[in-house]
Amino acid sequence: MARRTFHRAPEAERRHDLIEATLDCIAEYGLEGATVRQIAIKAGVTAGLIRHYFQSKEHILQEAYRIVIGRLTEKAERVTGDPETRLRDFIVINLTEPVANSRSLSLWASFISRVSVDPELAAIHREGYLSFRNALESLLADFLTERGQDASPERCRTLAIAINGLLDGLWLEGCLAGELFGESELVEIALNSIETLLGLRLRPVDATSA
Amino acid sequence: MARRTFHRAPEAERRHDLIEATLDCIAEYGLEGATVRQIAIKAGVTAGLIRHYFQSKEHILQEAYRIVIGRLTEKAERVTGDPETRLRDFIVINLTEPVANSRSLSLWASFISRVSVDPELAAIHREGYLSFRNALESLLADFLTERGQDASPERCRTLAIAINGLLDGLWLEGCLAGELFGESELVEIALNSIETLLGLRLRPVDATSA
DNA sequence: TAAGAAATTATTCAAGCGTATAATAGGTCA
DNA sequence: TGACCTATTATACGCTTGAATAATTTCTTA
Repeated sequence: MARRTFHRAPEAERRHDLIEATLDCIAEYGLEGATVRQIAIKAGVTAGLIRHYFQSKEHILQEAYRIVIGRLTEKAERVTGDPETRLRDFIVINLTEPVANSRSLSLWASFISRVSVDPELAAIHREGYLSFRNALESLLADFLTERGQDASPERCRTLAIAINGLLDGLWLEGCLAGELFGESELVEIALNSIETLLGLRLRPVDATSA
Repeated sequence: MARRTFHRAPEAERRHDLIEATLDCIAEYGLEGATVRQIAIKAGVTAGLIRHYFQSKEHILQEAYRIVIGRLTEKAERVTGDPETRLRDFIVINLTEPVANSRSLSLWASFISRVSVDPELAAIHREGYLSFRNALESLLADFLTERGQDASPERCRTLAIAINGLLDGLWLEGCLAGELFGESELVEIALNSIETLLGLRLRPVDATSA
């Protein structure tokens, strides 16, 4: 019996593919469905290779969680432009594809459910959460300052907690039951609610500039 | 070798104990740790008994999810008193023990992560979500009406979506990182934010009546 | 108190798990 | 081209899994 032929991939590429395959498995079959063998099949390699790149299954899961958090937060944390644009984009990005969809949620929930079991995952989570909230807090500070409003640390902290909660909650609702809401309904609700919380109106979006 | 002695329990009691044991296992070790054998150990019986009461492992998980959702929503949905009191209690209940703690979150996330895999779980979730949001929507309608404000269906729907999101998000934050917040800080943020969203102040809590 | 129903334990099974190790093939460079 | 390194495949091991079935004990009731 001939062995199957294969191609030697650069380490970075192989690791990336294996992590991607892991995420696919989790999203499709849940954490329990993400077995070493399933991941290998999905990645088009044999199971042994996974242990060649990752010390254990726990390690590949931890790496995978870092990727998931990164994708959930990186775009929103890299908004550019004036304070108002940055704030608006931050909101919109978090409530539309590719951040808001059922795959993201299913990956996120899978890992969150293990945060209380695996301290390493808990650390990864904590870091992501604080970095996200800090980004939001400084967006708010800039925006309030620009509009000449109270931008004290206490107010920014409180607003960031509330708005972060609102965004998380609407993200959840959208991911879990997107079809219950109209096209961009959640984004509009978020923008209106946040305007109300801040006591400021954002200027209407210029449709021609999109 | 003598067999272990045992006691025959009424069906309802046994089923309850088995589900309780299942939840303990999930909270402690995650979904993967909730094996038939672990559940049996936790319940103080042998593994075979589980199959005597539940058709399969999937079935016991579904029953367990119903219980979890019930506990997360039943108290809030049963508030009594005038509209304002009911609304306030609804908010407070959802952000304090026993609804808000890390065990609840870990159970909730475990099941949510399977919603996209198991259609039966998805149905259970959908039902719980809609019932919760409807409860909130009618609380809002009553409160707005009492205060003589616009209580149109559209406004109530929008407000319910936003406030539901806010509560979910703050619940999440509290469960995942309760120690980052001061005593009852999240409750206060929620109450203040919701007052702002509604454009109405709730009357201060009468401390002596508690 | 004896018999019968069924709740519970005990045992077994095949399949799948994560991991370890040995064999082999692909790519690089002298 | 040929030798070498190592990425990759292949195979095996011991355990655990959910499930099925057989054996036994408890409890009710006549």
